[in-house]
Amino acid sequence: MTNPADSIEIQNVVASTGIGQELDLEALAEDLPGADFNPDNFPGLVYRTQEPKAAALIFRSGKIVCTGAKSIDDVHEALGIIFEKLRGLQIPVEDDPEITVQNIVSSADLGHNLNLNALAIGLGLEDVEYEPEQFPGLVYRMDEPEVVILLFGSGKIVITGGKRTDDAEEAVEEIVERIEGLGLLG
Amino acid sequence: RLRKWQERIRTKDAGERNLQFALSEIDRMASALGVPRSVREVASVIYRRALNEDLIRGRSIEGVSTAALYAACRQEGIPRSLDEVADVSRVPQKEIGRTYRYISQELGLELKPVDPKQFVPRFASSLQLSEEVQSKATEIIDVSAEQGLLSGKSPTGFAAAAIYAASLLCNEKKTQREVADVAQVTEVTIRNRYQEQIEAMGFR
DNA sequence: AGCTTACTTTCTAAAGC
DNA sequence: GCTTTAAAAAGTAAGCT
Repeated sequence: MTNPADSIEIQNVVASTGIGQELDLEALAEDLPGADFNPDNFPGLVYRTQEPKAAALIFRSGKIVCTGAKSIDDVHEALGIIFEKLRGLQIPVEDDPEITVQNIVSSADLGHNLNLNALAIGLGLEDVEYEPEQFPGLVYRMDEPEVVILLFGSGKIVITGGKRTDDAEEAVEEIVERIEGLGLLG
Repeated sequence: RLRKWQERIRTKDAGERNLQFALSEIDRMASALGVPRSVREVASVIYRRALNEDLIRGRSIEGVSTAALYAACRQEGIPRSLDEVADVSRVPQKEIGRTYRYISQELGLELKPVDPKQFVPRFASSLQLSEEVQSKATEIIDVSAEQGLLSGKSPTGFAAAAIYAASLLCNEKKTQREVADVAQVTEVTIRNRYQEQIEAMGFR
């Protein structure tokens, strides 16, 4: 009845870009309200946007990492806000900096409880990490699409490591097929 | 040429010294944990395999030694929890777990998830509980695991709750605190697992 | 006993130690 | 390998009332 693929929700998108201009982060930390810069801890300056909610790591080289956004559109919107803030500070920013999606984290629900012990053996101990003493999720590394899936006893799952929007859907279809093939899905 | 020769000797000596150190550490930790000599030998074999496969690079000798011992206990069916192993190691628990996962993967150990039942004899005897309590606890684990309650749960917490429940059922009551201490889990965990287990057993 | 906060796991880029 | 950022899953833990 309910298709697990329809339950997929993107939870986080990580992307990288660059403005093609070196930056003085000390000065930027002064001019950018709300910026966190602790060079002793980490070389990047942290800047958070409220709408859409995201966090950007801005480096001296001008390269930027954006994380925390709920969609690829939000990544572009958040980075657009940051580019405008920098331009407002008289910092030259390329016209349309290339934005590369590096990782998409999604969640989904298979709709049935899972016997993780049986699943660990069925999927193959060589491709699985399941150490409930350390973490309640079973870690499954899938080859195609190349993603990592965390499976929980509730049937809820997390798909991470993919770069394309389609990866999560393909991964859910593939894992459902494999679990059904083992006779381990409800 | 002479320098190269000396360096080889030095490297060889260092390698042997490191191996000796690793094996003596395995022995020391194994004694502290009270595991049989056979398990120490399995741990030594795992360590030597890791050494031959060049898995020590980028990791501490102590970390690999501890992870090898942890793996050996599991392989021999008398597991120690990561907490227990960390108590006798100078390597933090997090690193032991991470190193175990790595050597386990690289050496293809393919160890099955730890069975909570394997903790029952050791925990129960250190609480001086009878054979009757042990078999009751084992039964509780089997029944509740079969009903799907084990997925994602810590094997030590699961075993601890079953032992607590069995001690009540057999009129040899131990407090949650006493069981929690030997299993190194909190009373909250025992309480939570206990509630699910007695329901699965059809009690309450 | 509960509630809150926080840590465990997975992923990924960035610059530098 | 580490440092930082974000996010979900569920279990465990610690602190406070």
